Amino acid sequence: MPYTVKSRKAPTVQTSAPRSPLSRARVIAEALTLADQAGLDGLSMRALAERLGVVPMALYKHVSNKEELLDTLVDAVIAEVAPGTVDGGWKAQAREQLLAARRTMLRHPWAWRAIETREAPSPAALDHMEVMIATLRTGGLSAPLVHHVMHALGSRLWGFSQEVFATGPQPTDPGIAAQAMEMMAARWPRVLESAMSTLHQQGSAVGPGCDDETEYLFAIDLILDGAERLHDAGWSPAARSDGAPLVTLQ
Amino acid sequence: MPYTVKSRKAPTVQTSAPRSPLSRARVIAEALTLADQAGLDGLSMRALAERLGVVPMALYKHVSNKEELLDTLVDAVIAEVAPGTVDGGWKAQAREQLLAARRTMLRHPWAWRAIETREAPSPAALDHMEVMIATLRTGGLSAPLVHHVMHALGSRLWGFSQEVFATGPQPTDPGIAAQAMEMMAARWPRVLESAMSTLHQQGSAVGPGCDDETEYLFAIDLILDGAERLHDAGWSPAARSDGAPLVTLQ
DNA sequence: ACCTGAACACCGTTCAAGT
DNA sequence: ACCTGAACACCGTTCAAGT
Repeated sequence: MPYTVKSRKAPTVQTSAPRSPLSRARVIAEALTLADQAGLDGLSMRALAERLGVVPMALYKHVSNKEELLDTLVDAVIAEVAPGTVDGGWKAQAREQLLAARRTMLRHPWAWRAIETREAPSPAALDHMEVMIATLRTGGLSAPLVHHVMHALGSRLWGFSQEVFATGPQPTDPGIAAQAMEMMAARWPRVLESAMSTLHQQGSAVGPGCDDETEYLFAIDLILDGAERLHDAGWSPAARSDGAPLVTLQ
Repeated sequence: MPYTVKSRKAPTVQTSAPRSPLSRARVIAEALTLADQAGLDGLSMRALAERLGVVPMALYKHVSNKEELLDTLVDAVIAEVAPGTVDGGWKAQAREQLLAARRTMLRHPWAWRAIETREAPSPAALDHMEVMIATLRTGGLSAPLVHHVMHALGSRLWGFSQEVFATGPQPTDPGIAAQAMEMMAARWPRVLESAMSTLHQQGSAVGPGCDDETEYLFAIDLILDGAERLHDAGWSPAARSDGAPLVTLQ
């Protein structure tokens, strides 16, 4: 028995399989499920070691440090993205690829924070970009236009739109909600109007009737549609002399 | 002398003014300059306390905890955004407001990471949104359209576009760069082509000739232009029954 | 009443000592 | 040769003791 559990807490139930020797693959796999269960903050080297029934230092045999572990996890998550093939031209295909990334990210809600802090694209990330760029080029868009559109897509490439603010729990007491609404109506009337503007007709409750997914799709479509329009109009990269808009055609 | 410096390190030169009593304003101000100098990771309660010549616990008199301190710092930074008034209609005005946010964010490079982790918009954030929404509504855009466009803008509202990957230092050795390029050309040819596509003509070096600012401007313009086009075509929010695109007009 | 030293419960990582 | 206990240099925060 190469490893012994050394923990002050009562030893928990053994993890499924009989104790196999620690390996890089086992470290990565356990880190992934730990992150899925406990979030990125719950993923500490010490917690991970304990789950593997190992002293923290043992991890450093298989992973050079925590940053490298995160690099590997991000690569693994992006590699999960599995877009289908759809009819409807390059825009529909690009849309499917973006939605496939979103499906993956919904399975690993912690991943966006890890992705954001990476310093270089992993192989799986480059693969994903390669497919996306190829799709846009297939539509006939020029390389510079594609380059800009990729930047405009930003984090949506990886399946998440950088939410303006993490939407916390809303007040359930209608009295409090009404009071908050009055305050907002007085000081930020436009914000309130905008937030309320997509309420579903049949909805009785307060709160936006517009889910994250609708916003995600709208942003994708706005950008892809804008790209198509520029391409159709024969857009090419302009020398940036003044502060003139970059996409408006004169 | 109400506070005494208690530090194992040799006491450093006194900060400018003679020791004034600790106050919330002084804590906030010092936290801001510490973040500007040392980044978000350098901003710890302990480091902040030492700069103020105070024991860490003294901070908790003026700030309830670190999260509340970060809330306050984010509010202060967003409050710095000072857009000018420009001619050229609502799109030009919106553009100026976005660029003003960007100017502020370039002064406080740590801020984006703090903003991203906030759970609710601060008063200054709501003020900024209010002004932005009002500008878009002035252009005649409907409330639901504005709502979607705000989401499409995402983090650009706060002056940063979620960069795909933090661009680390590039290899300076031309041999290494060439070798890396060959590898990329073999495995990710489209990515390489896209990255190279905006190279300036006169540039002899490798690396994109396209700065962050150009990408930022392009994304803004793509989104604002798309919004104007939808508005001109009489766009209104569609019932989302199937998976059809949300912005394409039939 | 006000302030603070020591402590608690954590981090990631190093390194010498043990088997 | 392999593994690990103890330690280092940090965190944010609590709390009882000191003035």
